[in-house]
Amino acid sequence: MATDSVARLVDTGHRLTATRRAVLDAIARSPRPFTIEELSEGLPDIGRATVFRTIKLLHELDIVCRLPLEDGGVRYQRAGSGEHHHHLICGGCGAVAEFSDPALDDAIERNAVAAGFALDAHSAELYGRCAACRG
Amino acid sequence: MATDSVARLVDTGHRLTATRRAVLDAIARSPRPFTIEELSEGLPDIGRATVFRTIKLLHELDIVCRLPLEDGGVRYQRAGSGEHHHHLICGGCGAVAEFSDPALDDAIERNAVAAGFALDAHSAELYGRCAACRG
DNA sequence: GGGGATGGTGATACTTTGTGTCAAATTCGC
DNA sequence: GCGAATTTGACACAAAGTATCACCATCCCC
Repeated sequence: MATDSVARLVDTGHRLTATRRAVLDAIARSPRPFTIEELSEGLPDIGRATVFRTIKLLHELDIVCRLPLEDGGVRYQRAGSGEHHHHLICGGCGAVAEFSDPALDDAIERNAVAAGFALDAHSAELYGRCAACRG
Repeated sequence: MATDSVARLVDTGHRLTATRRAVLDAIARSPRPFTIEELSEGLPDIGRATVFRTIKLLHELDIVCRLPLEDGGVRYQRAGSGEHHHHLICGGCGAVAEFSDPALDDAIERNAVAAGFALDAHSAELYGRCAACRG
């Protein structure tokens, strides 16, 4: 179940409850990005609102990441690392590859500065077809 | 009202109706990015569903662009040009600056290739504070 | 200019995704 | 084990958007 996720929860002053364990477990077992609805179906003893709250919390702690899809939908996924990264999302199979690239972040920062903005955050999502789906 | 928007509508085989004129007009008059709800309030004789449909159409035609906000909300804005671009969104006043940067697009393309993806589309949104809001 | 096929509209109901509330249950530090 | 504080589940609600369907407007052809 990812001991470091547990540690991160506790270290930030949150309680480690049976419910949260169950959610973390379900996430760890999920081979693909999931919707809240899917996750909730797999956890019939846990209230839907609680699943939403828990994912929101895990997202704030960078334990899961939010994937905005091309069609406007949203899926979630266990974060590979706690580090800043971006996503490549396959429109065929839904697979997600994470990457980070200082050159990309630099380009973003440079544009913000050029426009006189103080940058707080940014998002970058790439949509395409993975190698397997191009076959 | 932006004659080229009208032209783009007609050229793509859509009809120029009084309703669409009214929506285009309202958009042209809007000094800031707007929500569908706000737009709809300003057009009381037009059904809410129609406003959604119209904005969806205008978005497909690149006449308006969709702004995903940091908090998960969405606003829309008349597209400055029909060209590919990215957004800088001010969390203070809601102002939006558009920019395009081949270096950024290159970095994105390079990462897709490196991961074996054929890129279809991408999005990049920058969130921060504009010069005026930093005081 | 007068149909008529096609496409657009409005009303309404519904779906999806997510939040607010509150009493009951659980956790953690002692 | 006890009590304060947090978490939970159920439920109602909200926001954003879609489906349906009867009616209406537009455009094209004559």
